[in-house]
Amino acid sequence: MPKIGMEPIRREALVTAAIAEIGAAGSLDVTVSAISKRAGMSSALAHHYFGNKDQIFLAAMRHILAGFAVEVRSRLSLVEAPRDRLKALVEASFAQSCFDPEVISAWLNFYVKAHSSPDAMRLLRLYQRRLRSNLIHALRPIAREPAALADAIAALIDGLYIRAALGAPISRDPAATILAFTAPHLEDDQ
Amino acid sequence: MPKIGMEPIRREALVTAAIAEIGAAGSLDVTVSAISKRAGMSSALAHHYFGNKDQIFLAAMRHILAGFAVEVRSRLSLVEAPRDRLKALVEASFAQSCFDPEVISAWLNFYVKAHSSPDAMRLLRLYQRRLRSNLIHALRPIAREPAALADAIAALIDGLYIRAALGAPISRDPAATILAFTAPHLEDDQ
DNA sequence: TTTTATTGATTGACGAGTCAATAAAAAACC
DNA sequence: GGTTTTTTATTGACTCGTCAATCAATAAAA
Repeated sequence: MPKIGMEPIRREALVTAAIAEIGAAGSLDVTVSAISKRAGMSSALAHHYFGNKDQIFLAAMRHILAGFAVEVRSRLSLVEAPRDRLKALVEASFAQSCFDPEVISAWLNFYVKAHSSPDAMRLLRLYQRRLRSNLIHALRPIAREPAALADAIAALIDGLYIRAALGAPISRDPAATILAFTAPHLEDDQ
Repeated sequence: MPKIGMEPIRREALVTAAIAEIGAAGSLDVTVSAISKRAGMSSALAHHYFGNKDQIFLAAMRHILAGFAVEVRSRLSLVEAPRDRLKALVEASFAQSCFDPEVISAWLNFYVKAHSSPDAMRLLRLYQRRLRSNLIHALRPIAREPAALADAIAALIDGLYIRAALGAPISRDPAATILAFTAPHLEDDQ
């Protein structure tokens, strides 16, 4: 049966299976066997391609981060004005693709994982820096203290993420909430 | 050596040891042995008093929650005016006792734990409801939409908590940050 | 015949929870 | 008061699962 060129397919399958499994378990307490089974292969094969469990987690995290980056870029490319860029950024954080309960749960778990894994921490910092930089860039023309405001918005995003991850009654439209909360701190017209 | 009345002392020691251990590990991946050792007793004794590991975690969570409740009550008791009450609530969330890295880390881990443990979830909801109710009560006289604003503030608190837990460069004074961003949404004078 | 794909079976470690045994305080009994 | 019994405290040793990681074996491309 060995068809060649299976590696990328297997890796992809394992990564999505890992995210699904983490989402279902609500924690990183998932076995390589469970992931592999969901991905339709033996655990030995998973080890063959990834080496160890942590590498699977890292790859899953990268996958989520990459998905988010795509979401952000695609939305940013459509607008120009600072306020629109801000709106795009906030909305991207709660886009369908990122707001999927499974992904949110995985994300939250990665947050915790980052505490004990330097590699995970590096990835997280990457995301944080990118978001912060994007926010500041959008805010610079319309806010008195772009950096401080960006930090607050980022915290707000993270906070709403947690609530979503916890299955709390989510406010109808988190992005709108954030923007409303931010509005008074913006200057200028349009 | 068996001195009587050891149970409460042992429980207390185990709970604080558990928090310390969780903080050090950055995850709930801590062994009962490690906790017991830190608390100065055998793991068998820990099992004797708590039954199983989850009960230790729950007790630790209750301990943290109780500490927070004390902090809140003591601060609230000193003030009267709505704005002061709001300030007290936000500041309590970042009080020394709650802002201790060890405690924050534990808290974050409990957040995740709540995903898979109904008991942990119940405790978390308790905290959330209390905070929300306190915030709304303080905001009602001075905000147009107390509930919505309370949710935003709660999310902001959680978000800043995460950053603290991740060891991110914490803004000098998170409470002040939150209050500054809340101010424009308040009405009335004093 | 070398490389890639694939897995069942196995190893080895670790860790939660149990148990039987020890010891000292306290309570009950004479 | 002294002896027996019960309760509380405590642990080392052990059981039993689980699971990450390895390996040897099979098979089909190249």
